[in-house]
Amino acid sequence: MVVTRFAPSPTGELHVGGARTALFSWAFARGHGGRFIVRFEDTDQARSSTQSTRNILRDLTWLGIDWDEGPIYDPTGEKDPYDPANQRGEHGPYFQSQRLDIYRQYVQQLLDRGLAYRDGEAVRFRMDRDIAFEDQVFGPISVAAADLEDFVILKADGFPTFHLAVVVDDALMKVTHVIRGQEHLSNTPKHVALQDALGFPRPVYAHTPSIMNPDGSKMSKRDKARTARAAAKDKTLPIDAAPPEIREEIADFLDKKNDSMAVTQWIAKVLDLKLPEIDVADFRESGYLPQVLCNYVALLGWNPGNNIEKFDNTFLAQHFGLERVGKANARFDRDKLLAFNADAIANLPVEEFATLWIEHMKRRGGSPFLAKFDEATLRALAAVYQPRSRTLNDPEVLGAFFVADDESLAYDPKAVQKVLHKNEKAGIAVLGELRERLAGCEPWDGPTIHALLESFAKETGRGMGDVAQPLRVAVSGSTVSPPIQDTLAILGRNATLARIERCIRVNG
RNA sequence: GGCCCCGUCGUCUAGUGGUCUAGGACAUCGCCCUUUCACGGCGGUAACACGGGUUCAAAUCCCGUCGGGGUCACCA
Repeated sequence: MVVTRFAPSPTGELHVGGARTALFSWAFARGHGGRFIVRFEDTDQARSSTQSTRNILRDLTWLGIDWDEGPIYDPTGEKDPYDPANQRGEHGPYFQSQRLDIYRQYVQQLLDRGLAYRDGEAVRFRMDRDIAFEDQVFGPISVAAADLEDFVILKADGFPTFHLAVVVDDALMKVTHVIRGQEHLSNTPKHVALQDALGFPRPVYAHTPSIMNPDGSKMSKRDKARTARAAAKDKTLPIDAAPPEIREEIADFLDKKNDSMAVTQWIAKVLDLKLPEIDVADFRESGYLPQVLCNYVALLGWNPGNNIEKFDNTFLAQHFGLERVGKANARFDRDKLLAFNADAIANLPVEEFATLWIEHMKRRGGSPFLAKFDEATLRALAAVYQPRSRTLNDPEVLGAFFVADDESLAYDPKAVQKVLHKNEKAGIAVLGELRERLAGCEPWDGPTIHALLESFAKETGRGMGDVAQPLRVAVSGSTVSPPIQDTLAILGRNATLARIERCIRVNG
């Protein structure tokens, strides 16, 4: 029976790299009819937090990754994941901080057999042999004893180090395949040595290459701080207006002395800065679909062959194999992710896209769209913006003019010049002629408006462009909008007429 | 720096000695469609890091160089 696990340390948000590791581990277990475990390596007392634990569980769930053993995710946030009652599985508890007694037994055993020794309050394991093992991705790996040092397995605070805990837990939880990031490749000899000393079977190891930024640097949470710092460089920040609790950190932050997330977010907010997406939560906020993130991230270092690129988690589970995992690091290409997201959005049933969009706005804490339009209008907007959206944030951005105030809409000077003023203000003339007709248009819906516009164009010897463009500028302020009849239908008769009046008044 | 690992279009990759005049996707460029935008359709540009071998034959095997990454913590 195949058993895999994802074992994050709860010290922050779930990173895309971690998401990929989790996804591969999950897919491998599911594809082999095995079990998948989520376990938390919280042996770093200072940095671990319950909030981080909850967020990681939330993000795994959002991605569509489910687990057979581990803490149960509670969306309400009321249940304490550390409570054994809120954990599922026969090999728990699933927090290393709750397994201290177990680790101590093994440390004692190693001590008794002379394979480890005390070093102050800590305990070190003796590394005195050459180590060789087979990695499913990288092939045979061997390290000479001379290149290995005795390492700490029990810290002075009584907690085991990651090395000891990971080996003991994987053995006790009957893990057969360890799929993890490449950064652990050079730790593996230590783990193998420990397994041999303790008489544990060696799991199959598979290390995945890293995910890098487009410039080749490592993709890390620090990139957000770096971006904020760079943007703040030659700007004056309203430090006095910053929340009191972060005010003192700001100077140090700008001085590269800390990478405070709170300061980073504050700078992004006051500078209206877009931070790079690094964590799974960032991608959710930016309006990416979970299945697309999974799809894209799986493609970084793995592919099913045969030129298939678009697939869901079910397909991944059926086809994923360690043989096809690449060895080279991959750069994260947001353009391709965006293209995949746009494609997935375009292929969604309209109602589903509408629902996703509305929920997305609600989750992000509201939107002028939610305040201004009723459900039916929101759904009409969704239908119109679905083919134009690459993310769930796009409708609000592209359709910002819909929620503008009728009396303060801004006009793009170039659009006014080109569409309204050219040819002795032909565009303004069109608006004037159309005003009456539109006022009498009945009913006020897309097809009727379209028919009206078409016959108007024909009667007056104009092309559709001659009539649609002036209207577009009048109601949106620019030359870009969804098809004009849809735009007007959604906007409503009153707003349409008001905007036409004002446009003639202001630009005529 | 020591040790380990990696190196095909700008990016992700297919490719496991001959089927490679190197395929796909994203990006990019051009054309078409068109009431704008987006979509869509068609077409183009673009890669085997470099240098030596091995072989009848190398992107595919070997060596070296260069470039990149990881790791050297009582963090994971």
